[in-house]
Amino acid sequence: MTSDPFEDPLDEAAAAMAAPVAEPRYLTNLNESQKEAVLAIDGPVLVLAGAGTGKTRVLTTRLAHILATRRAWPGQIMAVTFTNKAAREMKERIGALIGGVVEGMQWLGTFHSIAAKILRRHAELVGLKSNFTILDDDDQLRILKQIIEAANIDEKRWPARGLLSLIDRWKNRAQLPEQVPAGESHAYANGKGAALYAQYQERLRQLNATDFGDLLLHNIRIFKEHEEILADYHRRFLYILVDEYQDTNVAQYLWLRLLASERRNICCVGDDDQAIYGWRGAEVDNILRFERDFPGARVIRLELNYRSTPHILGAASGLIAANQGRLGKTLWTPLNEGEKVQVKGYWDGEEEARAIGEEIEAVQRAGSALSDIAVLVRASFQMRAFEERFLNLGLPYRVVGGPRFYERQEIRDALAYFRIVVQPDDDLAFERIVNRPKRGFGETSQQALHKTARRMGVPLLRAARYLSETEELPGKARNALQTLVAAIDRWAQAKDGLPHTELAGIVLEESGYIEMWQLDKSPEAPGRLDNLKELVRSMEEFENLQGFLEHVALVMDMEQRDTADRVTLMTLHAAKGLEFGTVFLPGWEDGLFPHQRSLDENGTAGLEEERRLAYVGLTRARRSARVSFAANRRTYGQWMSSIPSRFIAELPKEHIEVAEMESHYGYAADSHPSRWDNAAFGSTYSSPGWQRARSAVERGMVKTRGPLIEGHAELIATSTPGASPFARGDRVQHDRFGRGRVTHVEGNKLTVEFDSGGEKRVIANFLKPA
DNA sequence: TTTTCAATACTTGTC
DNA sequence: GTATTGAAAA
Repeated sequence: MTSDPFEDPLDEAAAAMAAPVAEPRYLTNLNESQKEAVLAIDGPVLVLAGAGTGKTRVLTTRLAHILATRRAWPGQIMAVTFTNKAAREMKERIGALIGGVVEGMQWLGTFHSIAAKILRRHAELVGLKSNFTILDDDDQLRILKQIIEAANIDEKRWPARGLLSLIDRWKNRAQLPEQVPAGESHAYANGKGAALYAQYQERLRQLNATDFGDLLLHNIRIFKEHEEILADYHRRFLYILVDEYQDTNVAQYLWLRLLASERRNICCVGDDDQAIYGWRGAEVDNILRFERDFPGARVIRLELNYRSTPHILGAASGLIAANQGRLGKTLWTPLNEGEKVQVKGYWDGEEEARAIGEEIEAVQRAGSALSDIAVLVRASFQMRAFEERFLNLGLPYRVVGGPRFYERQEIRDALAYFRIVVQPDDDLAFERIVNRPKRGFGETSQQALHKTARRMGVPLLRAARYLSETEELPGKARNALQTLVAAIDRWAQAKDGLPHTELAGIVLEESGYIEMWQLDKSPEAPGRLDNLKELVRSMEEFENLQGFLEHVALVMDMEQRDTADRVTLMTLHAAKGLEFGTVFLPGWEDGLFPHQRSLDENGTAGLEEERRLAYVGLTRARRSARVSFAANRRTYGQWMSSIPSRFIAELPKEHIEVAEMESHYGYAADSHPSRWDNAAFGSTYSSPGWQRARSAVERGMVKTRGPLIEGHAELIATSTPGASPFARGDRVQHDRFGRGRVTHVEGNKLTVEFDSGGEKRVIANFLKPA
């Protein structure tokens, strides 16, 4: 390999730099293993970086070190991250390290942005033009719907969403249509899955488009089929760095392996204990097999944690130890003992939110900044209770996550307008805007337009131009089309003569799109107008429309730093990589966390991923972690009683402090927390809470998740979830369909044969006895 | 074309 | 309980 320092002319300088007496300043702040990870420049290296062990610091210092020792120019290093945020941060931190802006780090970015850059250079090799569009999932869905409809498949029974997620999964695993296992193809429309996938791919090619998965897959194909191109990248990339390696999927792994195969100067940083994206296609296996794939790889463990107190670390380590198949790390910290992890039980979700609100105020009074406090939930619906509470208390908070700017309807519409101006062949964009705002160009007319386009074999805009000049359409539709086509032509012509922000404004104005929202009296309309303004404003940073559109496709975030002092409310997933002085971890109840669905769908693997999520949550805390659970929770309008999460039982006793509640509903330390009995919940069955729960169960208002209350099974039996009050043969009355007879009962779903003719599946709630 | 209503879903969510 | 979605009714 080329790692011999004397073969590369650049390394002469490196040798000179490596010799100096004093080590460079950027190394002095590192501990031994960090230093080792920074200095092990040549050959494959896997850095197992436990939570809070300075992973990003190692990564950035390593990069700075390569640059400072002149082993490579900025353009010869590839540094891959998963998110734009991570890429941005890395750029900033390197800049801070070596001083000044990082010029020329053109290969520092997300997997997808780097792959897109490579693909643009060689697009023609996979049948695309270099100006291909990158579709968002809205576009993907629309294409799939068309394909499904054309294939005469009932979209009711086989939703396009389902196919999309299958295709996504296949692409994550780098499976082309012909490689899809027959069994999986069967997961959609009786085995048509793979065929539809093939059609979808063909359609993408026609549209000169890719989806995110394709960016990687096309790269892989090009590398495999064109040795000389791959060799060129081998020559270019002297060093490869990968962040969050435990999150890579198969496609990303293959891509990396191809690029690293020659020089083998690849350094992957990750933590198998923080792999929480299995559901998104990540393969923890990639990190577990690193040494097999790169024989002779150095594995460096970062185990010195600077973030959390020993109790927090002890609790987290004890918890994660329950997982099988770990690479294994022993985190330790030089910090002082600190407080134990607090565990508290509450009566219900509201009480939990109320108490946490108060605790936050107390923590604040004790001198903590609100911005150093976070509430981390498993599922976003849990946020509501906290928002309500915080609003009530006047406690400033911010929610991280939620709908992304570029995913909002009005933004997508506006972008479609811009796309059609820049790219007249963009059928998806045209389709999206042709009748938005309403131009009286309805479904029927659009069908006709599509048919014409297909018949003529031209893009929609072309077909529209043709139809606007002939008599084939009714006058109204024709006029609408005429106006629109003329407008698009006008904008396209003005494109080069005007600053693009101005053009954007004109397009939105003249198309009537702005007006559409101005006339809209729904409460969200003003916000949408603001978003549009913000969109146009954000375009200023770009040179032209094309540049902006590329940015939007690949950089789907618009984060503005928030300097206000507020509590952070977010999901556990969103919290990865962050840290806070005080962290609240509410909702640790079996079924919610670990989430039932995760257990149902992925069994032990699902449970272990949930456990890693719990581990991530705990390790976000520097000084104080506070776990809580509620005995009752309203889910989907239905009260559910629940038991404390099994994860609570897995926390080592010596690191936790179980708080007694002032009311009777506290949680007793020495009972196993999986039972709802005297010991676990206050004094007696006669406590007001128990009475409440009991009567609720009897009234059928409460559904329990299982036989939680031993010896009280009969209580539960009377409230079998989803039971139907009707039996086969019963006469029933439906508001809409009239009278009929029940022919089939399936839980609360009934099949009814109506007197008016026809069988329908109806939910029992919509029926009355007749 | 617009409004209304039945039906459904409902974990996490980058690019 | 509630948000969203799609089809039927107006």
